[in-house]
Amino acid sequence: MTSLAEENYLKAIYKLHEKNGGMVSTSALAETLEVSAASVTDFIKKMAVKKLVAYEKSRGVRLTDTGKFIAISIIRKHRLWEVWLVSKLGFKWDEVHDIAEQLEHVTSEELIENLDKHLGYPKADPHGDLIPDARGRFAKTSSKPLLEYPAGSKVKLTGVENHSNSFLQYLTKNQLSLGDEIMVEAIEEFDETFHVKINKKHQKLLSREVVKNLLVVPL
Amino acid sequence: MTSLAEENYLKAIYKLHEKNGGMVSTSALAETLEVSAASVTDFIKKMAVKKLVAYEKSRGVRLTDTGKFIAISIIRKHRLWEVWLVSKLGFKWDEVHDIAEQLEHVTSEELIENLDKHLGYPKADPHGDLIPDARGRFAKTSSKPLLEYPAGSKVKLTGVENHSNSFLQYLTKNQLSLGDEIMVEAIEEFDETFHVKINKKHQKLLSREVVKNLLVVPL
DNA sequence: ATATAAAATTAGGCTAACCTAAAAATACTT
DNA sequence: AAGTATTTTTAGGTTAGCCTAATTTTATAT
Repeated sequence: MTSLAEENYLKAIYKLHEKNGGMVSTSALAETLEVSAASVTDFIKKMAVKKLVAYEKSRGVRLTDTGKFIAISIIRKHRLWEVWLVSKLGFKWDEVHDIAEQLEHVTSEELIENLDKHLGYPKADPHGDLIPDARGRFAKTSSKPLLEYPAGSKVKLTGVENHSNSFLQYLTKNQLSLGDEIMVEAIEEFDETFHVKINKKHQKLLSREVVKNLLVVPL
Repeated sequence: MTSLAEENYLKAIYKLHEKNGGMVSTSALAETLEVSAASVTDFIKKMAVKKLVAYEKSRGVRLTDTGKFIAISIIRKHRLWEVWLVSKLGFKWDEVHDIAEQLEHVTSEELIENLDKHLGYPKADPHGDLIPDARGRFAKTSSKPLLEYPAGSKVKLTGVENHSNSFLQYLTKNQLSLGDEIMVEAIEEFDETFHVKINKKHQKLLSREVVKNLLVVPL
């Protein structure tokens, strides 16, 4: 069995690898888990004995297949719970993270499969993050930051890169929701501000920082 | 904040007090929590410092008002989750205990209030146990074991005293469900076997052991 | 290539929640 | 009321997961 601490390490290693690639450093883990580097060194050595990670002294860790599968199944649980919290319990998308963080550690395969069914087998969580299937596989997606699209593009908002409450609340306040159609009318050469039209109706100005964090697919 | 261990102690003390009244003994706690008596002594002393229990050396513990409130709110959470598991996720009543045991420790007032609403403010869990309100108050009930009723009584099945899987499965197999009407046609003087009619249709024989564990209200 | 800075590890310690074995307190039996 | 049995407590110890301070290793800059 994997302990709570182990699960959190696995998830953190998985996410840091997603973000930066390659091995995950002790300091990066210490930072995201908010523990000392010494604790991390200690802990990952024990995880290596359990074959959850491959550890190369002073160089970092990577997940083993087992570790990776467990990490993904925690992410699966987290995202399914987030869907539930928003679609069934009426929470807003900026309110669900901490609760899902607790729920994701509940262990019952049957529970998760029944939850998945209850939710209608959703493909993505409320932030547009893909939900892996029970075998740990993710669907492929072609979503990229809106920033990478040229003027004239017509796209659909499918997710957000940044999950901070302030960003989510900014989007809510500005009536931007997943599924919205975004037409790029012009881009300021100077500061990369985007002039867009949302759902063929509202015109808006989006800063570089915003469009960098909006994930979209071509329409 | 109360730790997982503290919550489990509080719940155990609450339930043992319900069952036996008076102070709860070290050995009874050790038994239900499956830890050594020495560990219990140790732990309840710490809980006493935190004012979760009143501890009288060598005599036992009782809950303080704070401890009692926390215990009841854990029971509230447990029962609400059980309702959810059965009514929304399709679990059977003999499958939900262990999962609810994990879910009950998730901390978010808002989550529980939203769950309560989502479930339509249920009054009882799938075993007929009453669900306390957010302020820790239980509705009054007049339910008693069927064993205490004389021949000729007409009652409604509202709960079970015994929550063991084997008993729950026995009831399922014999098509006895909460809400059923039970008419006591006769009682064997010799062994207190009950001759009953269920929902005005099926005749059944229920052993003393069974009727002792069926909670009913008069009709 | 050497000096310095940064990152990682080692060494030694802490706390929460458990344990066993021995001692003390309480309860039971006659 | 005394002696035995049971329950509870005390004493001392373990493990998981964390800590700080000191040391070693790796990276960076001249």
